Amino acid sequence: MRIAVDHSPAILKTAARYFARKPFHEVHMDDVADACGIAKGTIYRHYPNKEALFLAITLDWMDRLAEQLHKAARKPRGAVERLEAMVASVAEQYRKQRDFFEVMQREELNGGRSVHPERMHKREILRDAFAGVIREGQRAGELRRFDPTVAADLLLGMIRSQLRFGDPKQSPEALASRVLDAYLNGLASRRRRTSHQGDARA
Amino acid sequence: MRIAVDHSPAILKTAARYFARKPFHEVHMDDVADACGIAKGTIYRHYPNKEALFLAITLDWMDRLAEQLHKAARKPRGAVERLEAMVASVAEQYRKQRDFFEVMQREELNGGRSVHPERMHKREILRDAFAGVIREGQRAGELRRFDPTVAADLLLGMIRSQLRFGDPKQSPEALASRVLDAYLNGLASRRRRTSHQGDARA
Amino acid sequence: MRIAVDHSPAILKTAARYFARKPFHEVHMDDVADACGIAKGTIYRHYPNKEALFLAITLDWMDRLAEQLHKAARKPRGAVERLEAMVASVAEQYRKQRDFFEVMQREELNGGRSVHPERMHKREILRDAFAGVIREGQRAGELRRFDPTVAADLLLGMIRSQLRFGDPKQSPEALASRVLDAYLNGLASRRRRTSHQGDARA
Amino acid sequence: MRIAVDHSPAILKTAARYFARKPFHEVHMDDVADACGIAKGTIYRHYPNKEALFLAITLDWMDRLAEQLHKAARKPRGAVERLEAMVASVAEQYRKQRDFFEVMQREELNGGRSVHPERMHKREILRDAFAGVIREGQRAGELRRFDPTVAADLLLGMIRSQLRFGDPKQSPEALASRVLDAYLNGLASRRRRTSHQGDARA
DNA sequence: CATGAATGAGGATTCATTCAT
DNA sequence: GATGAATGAATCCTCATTCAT
Repeated sequence: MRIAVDHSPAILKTAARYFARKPFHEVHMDDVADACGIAKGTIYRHYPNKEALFLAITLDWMDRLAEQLHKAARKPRGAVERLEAMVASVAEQYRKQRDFFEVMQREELNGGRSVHPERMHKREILRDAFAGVIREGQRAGELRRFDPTVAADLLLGMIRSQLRFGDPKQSPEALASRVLDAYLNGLASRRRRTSHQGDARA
Repeated sequence: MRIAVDHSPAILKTAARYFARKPFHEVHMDDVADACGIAKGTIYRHYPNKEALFLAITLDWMDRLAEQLHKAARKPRGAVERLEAMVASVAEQYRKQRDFFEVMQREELNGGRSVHPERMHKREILRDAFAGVIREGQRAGELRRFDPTVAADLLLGMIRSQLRFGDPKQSPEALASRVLDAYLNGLASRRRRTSHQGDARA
Repeated sequence: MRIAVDHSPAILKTAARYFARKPFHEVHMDDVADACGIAKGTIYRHYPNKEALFLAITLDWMDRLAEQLHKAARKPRGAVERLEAMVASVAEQYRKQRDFFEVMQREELNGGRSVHPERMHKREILRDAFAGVIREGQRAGELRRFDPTVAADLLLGMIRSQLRFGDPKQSPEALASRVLDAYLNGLASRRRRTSHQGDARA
Repeated sequence: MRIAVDHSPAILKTAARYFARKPFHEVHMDDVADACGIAKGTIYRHYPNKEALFLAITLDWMDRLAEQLHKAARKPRGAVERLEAMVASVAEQYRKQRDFFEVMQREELNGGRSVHPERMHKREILRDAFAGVIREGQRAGELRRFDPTVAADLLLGMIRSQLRFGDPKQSPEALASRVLDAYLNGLASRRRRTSHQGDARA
């Protein structure tokens, strides 16, 4: 019996590199195997098929992101500081694991068909991490009343837009600062707050 | 004599339905042709290949969205009102042309590789439509100073997050109202505006 | 549109030649396609997969045999003559379509698992063709009382054993004559008929 | 010190169960190994490859059958009694070792290509066991003149047909009785013996 | 001797695209 | 222009076999 080397992480990383650069159907298992320096069959010992491999990249990334996020959410005191740390954490994770992020973004596999339940679940965990902090901020009076889940989704949407379309050279901290500025203070000028403010439901 | 019918719109619509529901590589030209009631070869008379068909769906939607958007941007007076009309317009377009929107979201084909130039260009047009109004709002003093392009991206990110993850039953107007509330007023409580405000660059 | 040539018979014939000479898993669709002078994909337009192709060979042969059999059963007057014609017919069909017979014999695909229903049904048709004539022979007093279905199975068993293990050079008629001699007259010597005779149930 | 266990019989038995239920190419060495509770490599220590394993099942069964057969052929006095004992023996063996029988029936591996020599030889041994008794019966006047080899083949054909298609609930003795009734006495009515009788050659 | 992780040749099947009618 | 039968390159996945431990 040969020594069991856990190839999973290497496979995941290599596959992420490929899936991040090409559409699903243009990524070949052969290529991934070659790039990993293992035989094709070995991939199949870890992931039953190409789709599962693709999915695993996503889920793996989400797991790691969730971990980072919880870590970031623990340190600072105020909700605002914690949100800022979390956003920076996401941005940093993105920089470090860009391939994984790209793959996760793609959502190629759940084209419209009701999203993969595990992915869905993990996304909810991420969102809830933000929503939890937002809720605390509201209790502490730092944040105004607004549905925390919606608020979390909005923040994630902002983050995503900056990761994808924002200046790729800005630091995670700068990105976090900029996003939170807009998120917290809004873009209306101070003297002209819209009448919307009252609409929000906690 | 057979009357020449322009199948293009029908093909686009049918194909959108398929691409919206399945990943690119699971959509078969046969299916689309059958669903269109035409022969496979006829599709190839309109689109040189599957990828072009996919892309055409995207571009078509973006064109129509841009048109809607400009219409929406024209009517109201103030920048805020115009933004609200534009967001509602996007949401409505999304409801009415959900398949197209789903396809456009996917970005399956430009997995990382330098995004298709025309798509890129059209997305910029959309963003610039928002950025233009934002810039005007800033000039008029309705909106505070903040890079308009970034601001537009952030707004698009918020819209996207609500379209994908928000309450699917809320009306376009409700969605617009809620998004703009957060976008304009921010989520910090009034008494506790963060120090970020000063960071923004116009 | 190209002219539709029905490739089915050619595919069946070629495939039979291959399946008759090699075990299922050693027959390659490529080989069959090449030998047919058509592309691999064309086979799949006619048969959804290799197993279906294999099965089709069997069913096709059984159909043709049943047809021959009914023809043979029609001409002669007496049951014995008809049986003889039928056996000769089977033997002749075997000679002419040996490949098909070999494939049918193999039963490779229904290894133990409850036999394919259509095959089962067709085999019953063949058996019943014999059983019907046997029953008539019993009514006419030519044949003694014995369960006709069992009697038919026994006759088919004899035929099979001769086709597989008998002298390959003997004519269909000789084979039929020899088999029927044993089948009708039995192998006991005349003076020593066993006590079994009484056991048979019509 | 590990006690060396001879896995051969267990492997053979387990493999037989699999090969009896699925076609050759659907039986996986993994399955057999797992079901045996041993590692795949261990099977290869006993049988050089899958084909050899398959063949071994066949040969093993034939050996055991031949042994039974010779035992059965020894006890009774008359040829007819001995034949009956032998047929019952085959039927019993079939009931007890159905898996092996099924495998042996299949002949999957010698699809047309000149049959495996050892198998061929063993089948001849079986046939000759019957042929020998038949020859004695002819000498003793119990059986009429008829090529003993052909006669043996015919009897085996009848047995096979009953094992495969006959009533699965009838006892080995009942099967033997029924088959031999037909085999010895023939199915023609007594008054109407066909002219075939004269055709047979010893 | 046993093990079972790793291998990778091998083959079934798919499906975008073509083109003769 | 429209058709859809035919194509065959392209790829996923399998699984018998090996061999380091």
